[in-house]
Amino acid sequence: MTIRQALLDWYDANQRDLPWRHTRDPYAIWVSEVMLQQTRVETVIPYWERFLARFPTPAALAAATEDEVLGLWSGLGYYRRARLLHRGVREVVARYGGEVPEDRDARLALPGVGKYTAGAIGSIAFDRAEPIVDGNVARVLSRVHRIETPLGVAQTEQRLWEEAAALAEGPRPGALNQALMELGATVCTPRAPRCEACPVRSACAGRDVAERLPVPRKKAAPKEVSVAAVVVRSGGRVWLARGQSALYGGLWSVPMCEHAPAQASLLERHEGLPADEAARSALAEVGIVARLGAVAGELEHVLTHRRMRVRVYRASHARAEAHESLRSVDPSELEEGEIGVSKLTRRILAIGVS
DNA sequence: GAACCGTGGCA
DNA sequence: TTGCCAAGGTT
Repeated sequence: MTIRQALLDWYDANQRDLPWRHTRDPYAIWVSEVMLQQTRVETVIPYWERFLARFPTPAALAAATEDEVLGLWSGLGYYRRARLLHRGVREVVARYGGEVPEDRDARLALPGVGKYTAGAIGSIAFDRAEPIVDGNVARVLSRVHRIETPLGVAQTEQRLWEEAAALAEGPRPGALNQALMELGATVCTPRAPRCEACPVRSACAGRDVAERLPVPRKKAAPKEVSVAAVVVRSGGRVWLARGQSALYGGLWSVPMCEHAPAQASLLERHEGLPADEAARSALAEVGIVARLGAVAGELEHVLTHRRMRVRVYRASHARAEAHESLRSVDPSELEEGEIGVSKLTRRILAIGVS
């Protein structure tokens, strides 16, 4: 029995019942693959179901506004994924009549579609022999072939894609690719792998050292950032501005501005603004005139590359004019998933509105 | 290549 | 508490 056949047999008997495994619609699979980027299966499932119910076809998604798309994506994170998916699907509608292209290069040229996503759509939806290497596949193949060079370096990546390509060749490439990922997710796990339950253990060169493979790449330490946020209330409503930065771009947020951390302002003199000046600056930036009030509280929000300390101010007596990037909302509207806001904004509002 | 982009679960 | 890291892509 070949490794390939052992993986297919194991997958047929052990795969989880996931909602996107009930369709071969390349658009639906595309959506699932984008949502699953760096995100756990259990988190994605309800988002995927809501998204497909609201936008069942490429044409439906293409006709939606970015605000609607981000509203359904709200809370899922990595919001640029949603904007790129939206653009990509619009391109499919405009250039390919709404049919996801079977040609791999055409798929790769779509915004937000890299080697992994292109291969996932190609193999799963079109049953083409295209390889994929995600975190699961990298771990499985690193162990099976006992690859000791670190992830992320060119030599390692090239080897992984070569091995994945060799496996993809043959019958049922979509099932084979999903078998590799499923094995990585449920058996060949990062810690405490269940080698005794592995269908390819007899062929695994790394089974005795599995837990120290793959060798991880070096990671940058999270950057500490201090932020002032202002909850501006008027008449039971709260003012939100549309973010334009890379972080939370396109989402609605309370006015925010980075300020100098407490220690740094002492050590490095006047590097950056004091918190209350940052809060006033945040209001001015979005065109809100208001009276800055007291600090309502503080919170810490941790991202992969940042550790944000947020000081939440209140402000009152607001004078502002709504436009495309400034609006007031009733806090109850935020519970319906209709407005694109981050978890951070929700946490800030929980402190500032009460 | 390295840095950047969110959130949540787990040991 | 802290660090790891999960079906990656872009710049």
